[in-house]
Amino acid sequence: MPRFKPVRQLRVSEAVTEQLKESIITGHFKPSEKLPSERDLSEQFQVSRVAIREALRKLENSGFIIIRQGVTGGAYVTNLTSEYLVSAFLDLFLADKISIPELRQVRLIVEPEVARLAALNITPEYAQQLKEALDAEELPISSLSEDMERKQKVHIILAEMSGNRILEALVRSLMGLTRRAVEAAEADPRFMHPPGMHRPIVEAVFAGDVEAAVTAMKNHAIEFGDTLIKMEKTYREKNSLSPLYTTTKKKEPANSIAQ
Amino acid sequence: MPRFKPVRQLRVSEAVTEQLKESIITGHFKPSEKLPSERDLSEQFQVSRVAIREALRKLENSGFIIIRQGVTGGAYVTNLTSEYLVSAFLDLFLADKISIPELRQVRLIVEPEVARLAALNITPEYAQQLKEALDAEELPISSLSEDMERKQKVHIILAEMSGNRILEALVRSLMGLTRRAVEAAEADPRFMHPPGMHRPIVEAVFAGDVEAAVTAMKNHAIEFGDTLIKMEKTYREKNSLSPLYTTTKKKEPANSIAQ
DNA sequence: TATTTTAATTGGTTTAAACATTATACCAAT
DNA sequence: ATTGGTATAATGTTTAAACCAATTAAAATA
Repeated sequence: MPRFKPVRQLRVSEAVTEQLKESIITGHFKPSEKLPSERDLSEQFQVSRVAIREALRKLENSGFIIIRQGVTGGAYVTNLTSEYLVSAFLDLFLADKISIPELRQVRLIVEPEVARLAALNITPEYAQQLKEALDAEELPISSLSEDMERKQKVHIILAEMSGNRILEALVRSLMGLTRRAVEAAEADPRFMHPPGMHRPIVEAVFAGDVEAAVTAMKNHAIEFGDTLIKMEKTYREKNSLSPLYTTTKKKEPANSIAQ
Repeated sequence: MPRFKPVRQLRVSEAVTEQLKESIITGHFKPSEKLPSERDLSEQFQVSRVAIREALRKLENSGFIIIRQGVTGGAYVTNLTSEYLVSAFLDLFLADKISIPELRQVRLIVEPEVARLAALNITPEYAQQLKEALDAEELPISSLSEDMERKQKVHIILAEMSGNRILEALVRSLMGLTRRAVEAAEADPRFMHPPGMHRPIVEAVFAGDVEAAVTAMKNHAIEFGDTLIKMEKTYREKNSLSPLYTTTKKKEPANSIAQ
């Protein structure tokens, strides 16, 4: 007995989205190129302009295009980044579907392996970037979020050095989650993450010492992860029954590893 | 000199999205509950119905609501899942921003740790689920995609067993990517992944033998990852200069680990 | 009672018009 | 030569109204 699937008629705008997305993916429109105007597309597809707008909006929301207004306005094809992946992770966090202890655990799994790969891939250019990132951690800041960003730069560079774009996207997401968590707890990154915590990692990576890089990153993930958990606890105590976002009980990972 | 940020006026629909999203996240509207109708929201927000539709569309596209038509229709709040995270990963793959060798490498990093956690969390219920999933791999199929789904079930259960929802979301994404890659290559999962490949993993997990579970999963990730790479190579040769999606050269990870 | 038809509600789509934003061109003032 | 102001045109943004499509519950009919 074959299984029949539910049938759903696509919305007009969805059919338009599919075609436009296909033309982008197959390279007919390349990054930086501009799609035809709404009015043109409306004629070409023989649908209303509203349907075109919905289609373009969906492509915008998933990162394939950016839309600008004005005389040179229109929908421009992007070089797709992991930005929207980060957003998807953030939404899960906001909806209380993932928690800080889970975040800590995943960082502890992933980031030491990233450091391993980075140590294998050290180049003068990357070394320079890491050095600059370390130095930037010490600079005066104009905002807490800027401090936070600076303190995540080393992680991002290491992820780029891993040469694996999935890992890079994942690390960016983990950094975004971390940033969001710290903001939500109204914590001060200057105290939670003093400058220099990354130095042992970076030195091991500079030396191409793979195992030292793994160990240093593991230690950092444990230490800073513990700080994040304490931060959340403090926030809860200060705000009575209020967790970071909702009244749902946060999920605690079943086990801790590598301690 | 303080840094000034670019100023961008929110679209009307974006402001509406924010408010609606906030009311969902804070629990004012709970999963399964229905938001007011478009016409009602249009009045409450004092904006046009088109703006409301755009706002609702964005919430739909990120998974917070589903929209139905009809007398009991409207926008219903969902229990957010990682489905849209999977889509975000898939888009990166479609846009040629991540590749099969990268996928292989990440699976090799992540899945053995998932198996480790699963082995620590074995329960009779999970054992039953794993047993059923193993048996289901042997059943006759009605489509290749069904076969593919069945063969990923063990991975999904192990991810659930890990007790870490980020890992679960990540494994679902990796499975989605794998599935998509196999489809794109028009390969037959029955030959690439014979039934029973998961047996050593499951047995180790049943026995609560953590290290054996890690090793078995690592071996599986290497073996099947190699199969995926061969699959892609075969597809390329058969389709001349055509990679899976575009003419852009696929990125090869810089290093392999744990071999 | 079971089935069919009708009515109502909600979203989906179209059309048209007006408004807002933006880049460019041109001109005036310094 | 540089800066500021204005006009124009192109594109997106927003609104309103009308109509269509899908769905379900209620009413009517067999």
